Amino acid sequence: MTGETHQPEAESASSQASSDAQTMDKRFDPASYEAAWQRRWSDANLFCCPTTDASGEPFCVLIPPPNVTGKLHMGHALQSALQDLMVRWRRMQGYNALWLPGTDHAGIATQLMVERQLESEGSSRIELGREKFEERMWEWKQTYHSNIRDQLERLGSSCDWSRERFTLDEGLNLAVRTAFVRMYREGLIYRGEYMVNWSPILGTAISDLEVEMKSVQGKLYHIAYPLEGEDGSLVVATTRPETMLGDMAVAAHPEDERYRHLIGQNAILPLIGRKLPIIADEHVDPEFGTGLVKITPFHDLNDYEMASRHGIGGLRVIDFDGRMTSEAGPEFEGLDRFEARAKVLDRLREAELLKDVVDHVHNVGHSQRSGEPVEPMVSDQWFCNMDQVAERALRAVETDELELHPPTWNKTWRHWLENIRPWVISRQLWWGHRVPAWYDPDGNCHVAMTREEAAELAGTDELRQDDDVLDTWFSSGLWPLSTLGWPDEDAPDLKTFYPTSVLITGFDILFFWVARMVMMGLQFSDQVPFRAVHLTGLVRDAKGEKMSKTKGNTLDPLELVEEYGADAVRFTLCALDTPGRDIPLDPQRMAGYRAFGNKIWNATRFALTRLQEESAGGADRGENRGGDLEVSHSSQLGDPERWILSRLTDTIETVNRKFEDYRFDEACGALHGFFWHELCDWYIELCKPALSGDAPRPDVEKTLVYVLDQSLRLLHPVMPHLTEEVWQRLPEEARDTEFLAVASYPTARTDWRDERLEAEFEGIQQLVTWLRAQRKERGLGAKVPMRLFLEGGDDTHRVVLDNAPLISHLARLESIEVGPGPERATRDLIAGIEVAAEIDAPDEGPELKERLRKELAGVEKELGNARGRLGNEQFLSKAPEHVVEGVRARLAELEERQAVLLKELGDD
RNA sequence: GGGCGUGUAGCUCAGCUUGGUCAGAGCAUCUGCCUUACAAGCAGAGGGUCGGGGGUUCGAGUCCCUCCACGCCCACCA
Repeated sequence: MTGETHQPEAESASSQASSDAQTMDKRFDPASYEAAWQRRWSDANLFCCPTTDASGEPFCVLIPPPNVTGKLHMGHALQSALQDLMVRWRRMQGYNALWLPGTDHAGIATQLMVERQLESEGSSRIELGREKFEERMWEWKQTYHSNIRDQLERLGSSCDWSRERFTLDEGLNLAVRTAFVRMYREGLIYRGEYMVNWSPILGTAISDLEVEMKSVQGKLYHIAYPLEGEDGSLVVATTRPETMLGDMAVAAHPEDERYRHLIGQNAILPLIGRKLPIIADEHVDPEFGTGLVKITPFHDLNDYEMASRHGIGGLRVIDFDGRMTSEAGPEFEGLDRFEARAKVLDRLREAELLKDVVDHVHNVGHSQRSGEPVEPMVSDQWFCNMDQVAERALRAVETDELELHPPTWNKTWRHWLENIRPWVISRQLWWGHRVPAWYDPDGNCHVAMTREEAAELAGTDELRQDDDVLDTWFSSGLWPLSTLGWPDEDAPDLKTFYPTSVLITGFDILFFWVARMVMMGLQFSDQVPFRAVHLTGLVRDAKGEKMSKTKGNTLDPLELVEEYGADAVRFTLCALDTPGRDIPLDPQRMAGYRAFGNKIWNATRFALTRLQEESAGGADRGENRGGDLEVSHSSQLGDPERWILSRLTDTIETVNRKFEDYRFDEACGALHGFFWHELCDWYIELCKPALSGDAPRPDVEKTLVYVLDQSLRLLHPVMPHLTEEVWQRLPEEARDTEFLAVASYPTARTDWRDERLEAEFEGIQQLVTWLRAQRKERGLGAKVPMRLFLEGGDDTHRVVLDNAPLISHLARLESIEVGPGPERATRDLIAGIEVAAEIDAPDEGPELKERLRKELAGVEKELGNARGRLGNEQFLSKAPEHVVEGVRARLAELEERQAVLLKELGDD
């Protein structure tokens, strides 16, 4: 708890302001309070959402469940930071905001990890048997799921852990079975023998999405197939000679004159001697190779389709382990597919049938998970047809029922859904949801919710359940439904939170997961599962390189948390999240945001110290602080106060708008810029005289506390720990809730915005900067005396004169006077005010002259430009009035500036 | 073979949807400061013909065309 490091006073949020301030350590140390707040929030149950008697509109984010394969990576950290930002922001706005956490069993990936573990123990899954193996899997899951929870908590994630789910838990299983059975009964899920991608290493079928095409330098082999009953032969071209052992035909294009006369005849398969019909098919490209294709129906998708069209069957010559079968002939049986290739080529050479070998670059599908070339195989699998619902998913995006952010993904979405093919959902693994299908002794298949139900259907108890499990993405696809209580249509969570508000995830699983959730959602609820998807980029290293374990450039979120604090990690990730762009993560940048935390810490410390001094002076004005500032906002406040409140208003407006637009980067930029460069650099500096003077200035105090309070609220969704820690120390009157985490989020009071005052202040800032530069450019210290003269007409002086003491303070002036300054003073035109500064100094250095000359050149160039435009009839007649006016004003300004510069330079 | 994206200060990137105070931020660099909130700081400064070319327009990082260079996704020429 906070108390552990900051003593009991801080423990109680309602302790006296003065003692709070005293406990504020000079050192900014996130590690001293982050874990404590995570515990306090959790103990206070702040993030558990009521379903019934909830006040506030529902807002719901479901976590993309991390795989229970290991620890979280930077991508998870990024997504968690963004999700937490959204949820905390909405929660503070009064929404009944739910962030539902969970993990994914990640079938193949996790099974591989555990198998590897077994291997290191000298065991194997086969040795253990299915039941024991599953026990091991669950142990593994237990460990890793709690690791993940710890990690999410250390990032400050405000999840409702009472609702935590796992893709293999009972509720999910019920959902999976329900979905499967319903889709089976609608004919959308079916079993059959079709060509699938097979991974020999994994020993399972995999879906199209799990296949990665790689460009491979291979060879194109030209092989002669003798013709039956006559001399001569046909030459076919292939990249996979070993598959010829399973050839059933040879095909040519029907229009190809070279081979037309041979259609209907037979060729003889070398090495085997099988008769192969010569067929004609449009699919064959006469331009490629020899214009003849050997047809291996069971080991190539194209061949399979062509063979089907011609009623030709197939032979399995490669087995599920990647070795040749007995069908390949005794000479090849048992050989690995690549060994077989070499041997086939040897034999062909011996028979002088290998006519040519040419280099050939082609694309080969590889198993994404295990890396080896995929083997196209005809196999008995379960499939899911999503054609119809894909169309609805497509429409959902087109009608904006579902928004993709950034919308550049719309086209990709369309393309994928328009070309969707049946999805192989069965996997020959042990870790996953078992297919709810049972076989009776006659081999009949019965799909049912339970074994009992299947027995009823089958009329016998002698049933064997299907050995296969379902693709992980089948259960993750049901995540939005199942986590909220489906298939119970009346589940309170489902009624309250479905459809959820927004999904934040990486673009890399747009099809794997997002599209499938949308389709499943539409299939079973007639609604999209979320209103919007914010797709993040990939987290890369500082140089923009992809992070990978082999490259050794990965960053561990928790190590970063230790070094920079969770808030700095979060801020960095949010600030870099530009839509449609990858995220180059530079630790230097993170150090910059830790410094920002330090800034916030110290700004608060400053304010509290001053208040404390005031109180110590005997004034008991506690109840004036913080409270109802709006009442006295208008004219009683000084310019600096109204200025910072105007800037605050603008910032509040911007941040809320940017959050709504998923522009977290710009929201963070606005927060950073406001707090550091407006509040700290200017307002706090402007406050100092008022806060240290003899005369009490409750309006200044109040404003400072108010702006701090509002800033901390604004920042809380991004930097929850720091803001909570610091906010708890504000005077009690400024706090209306026990925790900042559930305090109200600022809303902009547009009537506080004063753009005219802001413009005037910009003038003051320019003037102060100019004055500082005068000393600097002469190489003088800040203590060298300097006097300012305002030389132009008096109207322009108002804001300067009104704030003369402050300007003097900031620029360290001895005096500000109206009227002409001494001859030797240096002159300029700042924000339309003619000013002269007199400094006790030797002549200005040559660099100054140089700079002035350079500036003059720039001014004259721009002058020419402006005059040119104003002399252009077309411009005058076609450009809108305000633009022309703008140029005129600019011209006048430039002319004055030119005069000033010439005068300054003319002294030589 | 299609589709998408990127190219703006030394570095990493905003800005481009709705053309005219957008040429910006952070970091880095240079100079001077321990000015009692913060040296994880303060103050000041330098630095870019917005990838090349063409077009539309009174006016273009901003719209159109084209070229070049990277990156990604999808795709059953064996």
